[in-house]
Amino acid sequence: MAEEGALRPTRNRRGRYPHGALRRALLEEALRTIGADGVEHLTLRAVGAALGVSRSALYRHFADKQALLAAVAREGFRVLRESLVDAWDAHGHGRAGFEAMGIAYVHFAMTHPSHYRVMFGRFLEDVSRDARLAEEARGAFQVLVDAIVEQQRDGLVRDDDPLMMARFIWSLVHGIAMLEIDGRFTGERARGGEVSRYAVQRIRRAIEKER
Amino acid sequence: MAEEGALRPTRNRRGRYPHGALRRALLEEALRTIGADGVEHLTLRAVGAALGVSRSALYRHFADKQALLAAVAREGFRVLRESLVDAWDAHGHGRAGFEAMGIAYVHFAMTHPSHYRVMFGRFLEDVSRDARLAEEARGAFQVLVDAIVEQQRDGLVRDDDPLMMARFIWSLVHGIAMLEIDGRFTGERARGGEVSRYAVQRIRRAIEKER
DNA sequence: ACCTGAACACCGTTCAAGT
DNA sequence: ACCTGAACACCGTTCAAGT
Repeated sequence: MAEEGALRPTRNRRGRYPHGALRRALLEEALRTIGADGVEHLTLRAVGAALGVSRSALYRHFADKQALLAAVAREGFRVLRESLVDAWDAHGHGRAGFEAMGIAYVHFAMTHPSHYRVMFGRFLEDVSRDARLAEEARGAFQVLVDAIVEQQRDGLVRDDDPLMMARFIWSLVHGIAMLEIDGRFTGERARGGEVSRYAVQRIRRAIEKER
Repeated sequence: MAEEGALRPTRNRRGRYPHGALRRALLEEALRTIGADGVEHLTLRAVGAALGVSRSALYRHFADKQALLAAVAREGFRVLRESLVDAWDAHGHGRAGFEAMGIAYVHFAMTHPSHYRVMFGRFLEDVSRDARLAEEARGAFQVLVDAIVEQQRDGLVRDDDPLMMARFIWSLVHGIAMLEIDGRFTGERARGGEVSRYAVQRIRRAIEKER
């Protein structure tokens, strides 16, 4: 059920995890629990127990529960950014690339709901506490801004403030993603995938340069 | 700091709240705490203490903490629905009314962040547990669908599936609302109000009937 | 009918102690 | 260096008892 398949590291004969392996194992067990029970039910005790480790062993690798969640979110923003860049590049930039980015964003949320909820679900008290997390989040947003600027340069989209346009697009894909993974789209044709495909068509018209 | 100003009911001379008054007071104190400290820090003990009441007095009026939060959310959806209908009517329906609805949606979230977070923040384990809550949520969404159908009838917007179009618009305003109240829009011109005004302009073009 | 106060089964976090 | 186990200060919820 883990979102990323990974081998669980085994303990060595002294009953210890090799250097850094427990940290990785804690992260993956947290992700697994979040996926199964929700972030709100994540307990450090259960994470420790699942790995056969004391409940305070975690504090060797993370300052506290917030730091564990911040690590989950940071990893999420990194994977999201890579997904966006991949979609943009794989479709040769331009209009097709931009539309693929929109689809990829919602697809990331649907395939990594545990990551996505921690990234945006207000479980992190203070995002700015972890500088590297803030940097990863900024980086993912920048991919969107850069794609808009490039399209403006090529005359494909309107010459509005690229930051404003990026916030507009981000709001849309974020809204679809959140409503989808929270099961808010009901009915037969309610899948977030369909909504995002419809949205991409409409957005094309909303931002294209008028001639 | 309460979102809705209201007089706190006083206890009578037997040290009791009059019928129903404690329920109302609990709701308002919960809202106040959520606004000040966030939903994640809401504790029933603190709510009781603030009202000078035992921590288990609450269980006379709410089945549990979830039921208290569900009541907050239900009230939120009711006020949201009223705000949308008011905006739609006050601007004479049509395009102006629809745009006013979009602005009103984001404005509701910005002026009632505590309500909004409980409504959409995943603190309610199971929305369908409270039938009246599900009904209020459905009612608010229906206002949007009805407005789209009316505009289609008048030839103002495209003849796409109105449910799909409603989900598209809802995702956008929900995304703006969430990112805004979570402080995710940074920078000088970052206010959710500005993003929603920009969005309304772009959406007009996205959904208008092509001639 | 409404509220109290003690009790229960949980939390995250700390810290002296072990290897 | 890494982990344990007891302890601390919190939670939500239950329930017998009071008025």
